[in-house]
Amino acid sequence: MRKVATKAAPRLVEMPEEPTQALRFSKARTARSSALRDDYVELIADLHAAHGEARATEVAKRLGVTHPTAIKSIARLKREGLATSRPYRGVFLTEAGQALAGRVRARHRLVVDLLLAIGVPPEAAEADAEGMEHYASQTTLKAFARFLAKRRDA
Amino acid sequence: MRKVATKAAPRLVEMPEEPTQALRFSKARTARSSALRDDYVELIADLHAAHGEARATEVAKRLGVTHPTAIKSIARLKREGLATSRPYRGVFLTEAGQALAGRVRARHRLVVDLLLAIGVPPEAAEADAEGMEHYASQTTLKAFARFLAKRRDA
DNA sequence: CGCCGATAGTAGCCAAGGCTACATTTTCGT
DNA sequence: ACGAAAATGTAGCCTTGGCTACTATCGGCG
Repeated sequence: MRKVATKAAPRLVEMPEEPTQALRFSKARTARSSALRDDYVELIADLHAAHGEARATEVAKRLGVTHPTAIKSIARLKREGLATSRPYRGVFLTEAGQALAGRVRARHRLVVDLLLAIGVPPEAAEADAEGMEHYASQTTLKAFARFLAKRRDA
Repeated sequence: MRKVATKAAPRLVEMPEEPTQALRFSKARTARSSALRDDYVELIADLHAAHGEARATEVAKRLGVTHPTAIKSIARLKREGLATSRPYRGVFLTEAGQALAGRVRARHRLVVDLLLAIGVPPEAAEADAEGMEHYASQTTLKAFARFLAKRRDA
């Protein structure tokens, strides 16, 4: 199934070695923590593109959380230098925030396109990509792009 | 200001409607909370298969967390009726736990196989699947299976 | 056959990300 | 132009999933 252990008699099933496995899980945990940040940044960028501004309450509604929750998360973005906000005047992305938003959006599109190419129905593709995109490594994204390019040629 | 018009004229970009989008994000959040549970259950099952037992400390090592963290999470599994444990004697899955483990393992394999079929290198496929699998809906998994079946025929 | 190291479990702290309840600004309709 | 409703922001609490530090048990060996 996976990889042969260097040592010691596995009884029934092969398992990855501990360090490898632990690393995978930690990576997944880290991704989990940046996922929210990515979602906020992407959404704020989208709202600016669509409406010319991004209000905390609108962000909250879109994310399906209460507005205090959104405000707290936006405060974290500000701490991290990704956004600024003026009270009662909306939220704005910094340079860094916009750059991140661009990357996130490209990744999202790529994952959705791949799912569609595989034959996932559009509604499910959009919904599932929302979660999956945060875990796709550069390597995987490149493979996705290659696959889609090949598809397009054919 | 926020409502441009009841329905009309997005300025630059189209966005999904609020309820749809909020639903997607909530679903992603829910998936996030079951992800950990799935990881534990799957790992405990694997350890039983490989070594005939699953000790809390071993689980901790594999997941890359400290053992108190693992014990706390295992306590949650017990609360949810997925596992039992006898002090100093290891952790055991209940019927429900084993059923869940089976489903999780099948899903994991399916996602990995799909990534491999797309051309993702094995190491990345394993690692990324660890995160992505938790967000693939039934619909998407079915599409994956169809895609792989078609592949195999050709 | 008892002691001590390794393994298991407990207590208590922290940050993140939810929520509700309350306070403050803005904006809009007379 | 002013007062009330809607929008925004703040405070404080809860749960989860981490951690470290401490306690308790087990089991092997001298």
